[in-house]
Amino acid sequence: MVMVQRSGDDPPPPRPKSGRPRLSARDWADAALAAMREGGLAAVAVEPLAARLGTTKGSFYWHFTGRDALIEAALERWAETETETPIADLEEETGSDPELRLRRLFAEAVRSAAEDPLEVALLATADDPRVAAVLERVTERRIAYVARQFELAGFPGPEARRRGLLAYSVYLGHTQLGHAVPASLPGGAELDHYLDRALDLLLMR
Amino acid sequence: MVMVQRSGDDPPPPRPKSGRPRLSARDWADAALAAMREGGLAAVAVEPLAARLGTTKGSFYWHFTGRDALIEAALERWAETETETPIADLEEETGSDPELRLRRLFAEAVRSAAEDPLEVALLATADDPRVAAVLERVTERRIAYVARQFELAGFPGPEARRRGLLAYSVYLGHTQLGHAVPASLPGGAELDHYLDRALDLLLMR
DNA sequence: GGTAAACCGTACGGTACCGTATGGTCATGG
DNA sequence: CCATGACCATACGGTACCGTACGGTTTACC
Repeated sequence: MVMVQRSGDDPPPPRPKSGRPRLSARDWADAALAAMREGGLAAVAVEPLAARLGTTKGSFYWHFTGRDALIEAALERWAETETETPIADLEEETGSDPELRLRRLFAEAVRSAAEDPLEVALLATADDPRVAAVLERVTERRIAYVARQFELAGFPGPEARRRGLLAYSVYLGHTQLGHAVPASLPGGAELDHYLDRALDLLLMR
Repeated sequence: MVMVQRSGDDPPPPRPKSGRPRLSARDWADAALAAMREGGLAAVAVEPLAARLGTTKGSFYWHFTGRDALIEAALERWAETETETPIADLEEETGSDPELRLRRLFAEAVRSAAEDPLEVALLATADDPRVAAVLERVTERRIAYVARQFELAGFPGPEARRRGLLAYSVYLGHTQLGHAVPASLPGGAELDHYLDRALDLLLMR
């Protein structure tokens, strides 16, 4: 028994042509993210995950050295898909108008955070050093991007950074409110109006 | 054995005049809050708490019916001390200038949240229905208060509510950032400047 | 179609916690 | 001065999870 322990990013393992599907490390990582969405980091437990995947721990400990490795893989996967991809999409669809980009970005961020609790779940576990690390990377990157848009919109460097930070705080706080006390937020058209006014203020000279 | 199960808010139990101190339900509730500060709701575990208090579960199950009762008592205690008291203090020390009150309130809130992680810990556990309930009460109350100050500062009702909500979102997001990614926030004088500018924007006509 | 590697199932022992049971101890007050 | 009720210690059984050991099964490839 040699137990090569697949390293996670080698060529895609062939799917079996028939019979029950075998699982890949990625499947486990995705399941871990799904569990986080619902119950936070604490819900990333090997045995329940195995049950949900219709398999057993035997499979898990083949693909990962332990729970920690799974968590890191899942976080890595999240960081990848949740920062660069949206930014790239945005750059593509909005020509060169930074104010338009800011408004689109804000609307999109608020919307997506409202319907996917994963980000909130991660924020809630910021004590964990692994989560803290990935959160730091992602947050820094996002704030820098937002600040850059303010700069392109004509604000001098330091002021742009402040506005970017403020805008990101609004986003975070709003998301938090939507999750913890949804009744405090307006709904429907009034919500749109509210967010528009917020952007007006953030862009005010 | 009758087991009257003290209800928590009856006359203060007599402290023993000598020997090891006996514990009250309040002591347990405070210990629970301390544990939350450090490890969130999950850290409110009977056995570790007993160890920290230098006693055993026997004591705990005398004062409470179980872990749930302890959590509710602790949350109740938090809600009481963390909303009405600060507001009352504020009313006392700032005459009738709503803008001043807003600036003081904001500064004080940001400062106190930075040095006491309890609020962040609760936000992180908003999925729990008990936490959600108390959070809802406290948040509603606070937003209403802030919105009222904007109204007193001359903003018409709906606009005041929007500003209050926005200000509270900024507060929440800022707190969250300070906890999860402290490096993203400025320090020292620049922080003060930043917060001043934030208030300027929030109060802008 | 047989062999090695990849993959999975099952059984086990360990830990950290919950809650119950039951028998101490210790300070009043009758 | 001892009985009573308040309070605490200890022991126990139960649950949910981690990680290991190891045997069994499937697949790729010659």
